[in-house]
Amino acid sequence: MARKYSYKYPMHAVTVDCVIFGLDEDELKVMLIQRGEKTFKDQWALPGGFVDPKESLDDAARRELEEETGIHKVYLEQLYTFGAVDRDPRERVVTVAYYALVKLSGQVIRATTDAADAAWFGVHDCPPVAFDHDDILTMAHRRLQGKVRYQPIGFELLPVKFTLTQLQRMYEVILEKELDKRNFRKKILAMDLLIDCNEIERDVAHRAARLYRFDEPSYKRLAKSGFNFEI
Amino acid sequence: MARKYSYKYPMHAVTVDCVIFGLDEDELKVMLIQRGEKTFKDQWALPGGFVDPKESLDDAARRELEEETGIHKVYLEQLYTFGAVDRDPRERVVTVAYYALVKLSGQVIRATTDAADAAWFGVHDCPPVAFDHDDILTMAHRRLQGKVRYQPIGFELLPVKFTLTQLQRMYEVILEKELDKRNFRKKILAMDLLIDCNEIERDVAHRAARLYRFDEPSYKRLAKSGFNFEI
DNA sequence: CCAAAAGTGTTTCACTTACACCCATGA
DNA sequence: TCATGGGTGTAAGTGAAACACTTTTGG
Repeated sequence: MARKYSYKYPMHAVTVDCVIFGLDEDELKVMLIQRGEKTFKDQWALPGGFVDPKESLDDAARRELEEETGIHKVYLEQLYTFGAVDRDPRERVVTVAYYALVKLSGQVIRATTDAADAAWFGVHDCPPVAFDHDDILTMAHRRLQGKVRYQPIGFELLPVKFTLTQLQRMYEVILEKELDKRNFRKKILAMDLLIDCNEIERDVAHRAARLYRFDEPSYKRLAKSGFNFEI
Repeated sequence: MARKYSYKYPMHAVTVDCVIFGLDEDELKVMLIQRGEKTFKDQWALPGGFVDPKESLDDAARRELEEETGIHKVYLEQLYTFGAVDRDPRERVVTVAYYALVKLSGQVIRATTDAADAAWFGVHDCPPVAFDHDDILTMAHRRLQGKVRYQPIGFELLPVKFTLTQLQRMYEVILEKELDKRNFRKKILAMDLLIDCNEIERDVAHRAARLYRFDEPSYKRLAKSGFNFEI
């Protein structure tokens, strides 16, 4: 590999890697891609790639997400930057990790460009992954579990209109513990953050549930005046 | 500035910057250095510098901290990575920001190498700072306010032995709100995380308070079995 | 003996938890 | 009519918040 230090400063390869979470009924999933490039070829890994000097880190993460999986317009947040010297066997690469929350319903997942394949895996059921991606996955999962309790980001995993049972399931799946139905409903409805759509779900073989949607403007207003969301 | 892309990938300058918090009786302070280098010369800025390809990001942060301020062996945690394209007017520089908590008592602060001067400023009383360091300062302050409530990191700002009043003041200063003395003492003592040193403070013109220290091993044990610290 | 901060309990209120049955719907 | 999940209220317990006076010490 060609190398020449023609810079005033030491220079680094910088990548972004994304942990993409999706909720599949009652399992939390992450998307992995099968690498097409020769290093770690055919191994599963997080989607990601090199940052271009002309784009911000956030832009790079969104671009890679779209390029490698077709996913776009999702909740995306920086997770942590991994900079161990030998985390990439080829050379020193610093990676800025992100995590994304996607609504599984209505996302078309495709494997493109560098990726030979893309697939969803249960968070506790991932194949071995390349580089230090296992550390990234673990940290992302922990961050999600922590953040979901005091920020209403969980809605990003659900369809726009959802039932209270779906909402509760989402929390149960992420937090990995059961919640009491009556207490959950009392609490979430008391927050005044859900709008009753005055619609019911369709095509279910039992009493159809009411549909709600998250009232984001209302949340922002409340948050400003000191309201604390908490599950 | 010389430039030549002799790499397989686009390469980036990567720096680390540190927000150093200290507690000065009843004000939360941050340390800034006056830049000696020509870009933003004489302006105040966060201590920091370029990452060497042969060191991890954490190592780089500790090295810069020591080199520029003489501070070492402190609590240090990665904050966020700032990667806007034009955050450095010279060229694209990605910076990994850290924050540190230091015990003001017993730290010798010096200005060395690249820094012309180093000084403490109240968090709400900082001079204009170079680059996007104001954003970094703001985020660090918010992170500290958030984290101090559910992780016992505040002790890093106090001497090893401290009084309950000092401890309470620390939380009041960071959280910027008053706490009730009796409730605070009840709560913190009930956690069983403080060891009574069986000593009292010296040279005070009033009744001397008992000294305590933080029982870290005990905290780690409790944390493992699901205990949740919370102020 | 005065100034200054240390130290100490109780009551009230709000919130969390535990818990079980009837209802609506489609098959 | 049965199976399936939807939807609802109350009582007990726990933890948070409010609140004021006495004690100790040095000057």
